[in-house]
Amino acid sequence: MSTSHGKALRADALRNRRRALDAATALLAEPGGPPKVEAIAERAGMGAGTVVRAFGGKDALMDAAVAELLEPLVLRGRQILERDGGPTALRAFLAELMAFQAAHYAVNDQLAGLDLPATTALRAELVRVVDAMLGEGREQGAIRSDIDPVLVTSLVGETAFTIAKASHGTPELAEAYLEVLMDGLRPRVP
Amino acid sequence: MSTSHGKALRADALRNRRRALDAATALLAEPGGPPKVEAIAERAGMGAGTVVRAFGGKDALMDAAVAELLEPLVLRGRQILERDGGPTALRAFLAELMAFQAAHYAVNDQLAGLDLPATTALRAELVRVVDAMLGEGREQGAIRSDIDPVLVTSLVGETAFTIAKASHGTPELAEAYLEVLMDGLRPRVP
Amino acid sequence: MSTSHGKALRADALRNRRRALDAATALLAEPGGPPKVEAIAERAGMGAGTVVRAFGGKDALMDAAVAELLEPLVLRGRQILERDGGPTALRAFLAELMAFQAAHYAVNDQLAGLDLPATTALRAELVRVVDAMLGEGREQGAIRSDIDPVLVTSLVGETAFTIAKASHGTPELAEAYLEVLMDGLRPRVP
Amino acid sequence: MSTSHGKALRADALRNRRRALDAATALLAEPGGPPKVEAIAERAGMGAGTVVRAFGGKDALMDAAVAELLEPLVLRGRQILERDGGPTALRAFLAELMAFQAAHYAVNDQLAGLDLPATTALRAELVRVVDAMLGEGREQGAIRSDIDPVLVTSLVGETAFTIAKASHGTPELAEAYLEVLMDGLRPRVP
DNA sequence: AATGAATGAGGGTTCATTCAT
DNA sequence: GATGAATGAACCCTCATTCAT
Repeated sequence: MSTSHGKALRADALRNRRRALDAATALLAEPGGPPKVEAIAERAGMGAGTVVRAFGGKDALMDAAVAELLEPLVLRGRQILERDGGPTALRAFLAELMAFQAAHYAVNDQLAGLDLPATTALRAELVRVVDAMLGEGREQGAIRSDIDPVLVTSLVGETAFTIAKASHGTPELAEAYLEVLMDGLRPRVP
Repeated sequence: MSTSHGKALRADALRNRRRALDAATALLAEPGGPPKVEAIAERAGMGAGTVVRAFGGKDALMDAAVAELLEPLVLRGRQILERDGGPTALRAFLAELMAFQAAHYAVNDQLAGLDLPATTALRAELVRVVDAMLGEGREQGAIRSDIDPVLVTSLVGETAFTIAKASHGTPELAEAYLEVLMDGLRPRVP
Repeated sequence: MSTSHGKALRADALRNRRRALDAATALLAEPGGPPKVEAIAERAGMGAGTVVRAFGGKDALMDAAVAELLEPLVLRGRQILERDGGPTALRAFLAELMAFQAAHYAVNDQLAGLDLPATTALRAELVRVVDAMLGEGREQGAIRSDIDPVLVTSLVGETAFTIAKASHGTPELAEAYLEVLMDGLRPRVP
Repeated sequence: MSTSHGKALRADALRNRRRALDAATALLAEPGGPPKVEAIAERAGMGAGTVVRAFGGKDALMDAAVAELLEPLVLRGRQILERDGGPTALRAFLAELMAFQAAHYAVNDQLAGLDLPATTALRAELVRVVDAMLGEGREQGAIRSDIDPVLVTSLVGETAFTIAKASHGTPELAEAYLEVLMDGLRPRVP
């Protein structure tokens, strides 16, 4: 007789969590530094106390919001890797990373110095995906090996978010950067 | 016409400005987010009110501090350009830019979203210097021309500060990044 | 005339009241200040709203909870008075009062400044019981009469709750206090 | 030429500290639970932030306020002990303790569970003074020795504050209590 | 003119109560 | 009727700025 869910009671709670998350990510995409709790609450159409209680503190909310943004990115990275393989995937994925970053105004800068476990974990995942792409590329001779592979991975992975910052709203710049980066990653001709 | 007394006071004021600036730049080089006015004042050995009054607000102080950091960088860029010319200068200068950024903990992030006219002007100066380096490089055929030169300049100039962020404290990473960037900027082999 | 359905609902409501009261008294016996409504609700295995609704506010719940703790104490006092009579009863009863207080962590302190009618009434009852004990004692010449009887009653009654506080967890101290108090209450030898 | 103080600059700061302290102790003497920071600030005629900054947090302010109340009490205790010696001093001092407590509405209860180092230290001082009084009394045979002296000291010292609670505004009750306590502390007649 | 204490708006958080489910 | 999430006022605290000394 009982549904398999047993969660009917939390329907509105989940909806509000969602709305708070959406509001947070939306504000994260705008200039003006870390969004205030009250601003998030207002945009979400709810009280300030609600967003705090729903996540247990502003930091946790931020973590959840960024994690929600990052998760599909990781999945997308794996998809692209499987579909295209190696260096082709790398280029496509980096383009998406940059587009993401461009769409979310300085997400990382705003959260510098905070303790965001989910975000940290997902960024590590991103690094792993990029590492896999670079690994395949090196095996195929498409990615240079004269620089410590670990460094290259770190470089691409760690800077993937910050490099896009400069290409704010100008896709051509991101494209140019990508072009330069990919060429720079090719093996040097002797 | 000016009394020696009035001059003495001016001298004091100037010395205070200087000490406040030194304190601000010193704190800008440390982790912990934007320095508080009181912290700057303490390090400068003066009252908090003096710091604010000397610059007319914290933002103006920050602007002055960053400008002071950037100014020698611009001069240095011009020097290097004259000395080495073109692409050689570019590489050397980018290395210095990164080292500077590494030495001044996330200066840009701390000041994101603020109105800093002097800083903005100096960053434009930096772009012009880089542009000159790239221009010479293109004329010599050492820098690729298949990407809009304006874009490349913007790319290098705008990202010069952010790219170093990821390589914090690991010079090898900065070096690797530089290597990749310079190779990516070379004309494509057909 | 009453439907069994209606009765069933009443039974539920009563059972909820009971569980809420039990939870409240249990938490009143623990350190940590006045228990939060949500803590009471959780321990009672019900929603926070139910707890409030069942009593019409937290204060009323607290009043009911303390009253429930005090009521058996009053009955016990009457029992002891009937059984032992006068001063013997007094000593035995005071010991129980202290034990009660020790078992219910600072009940009074937690509720200072609240409006608790039932509690107030029961405390008056306690005073009356103690008064009766003292009265018998005075008639028997076992309790001093050189101090205004009303004062002595008030003294013993009002302090019965607070004196035990200092002896928290150290029965010897409570015992010592009781010894001193009883001796002090004896008629002075001339 | 310079004054021996060198503190002229802080004249107003000290005055405000004093006013905040006075406001705090005044509110501590009134019913209504722990005073709110804003209430203290308003009564002291200053902003809320000022009282916090002046003491580094509400707890510290409370500690300072209570300590200020307690300090003269300790000194007074030592005076009385020197002047009267032993049990006479005890009675006089306890009377003052009770009067103090009566004048400062439930000071202790309001602060239960807080970390108040200065207060704690001063309370220990009070215990030591009382201990000295009891010790002399026991040597003179004026204070009973059939109860562990440590217990008696603890009893008197620890309860000195709480016992006065019941005598709110009624000196006769405090007097009656004192009478009973002193008699109870006498050696038992065999 | 410098000082550093006072200010006070604004921040995140808590919690008794209310209300949609 | 019970639920527990939403509410929102109230709390303590921070910090750039102001102002009496």
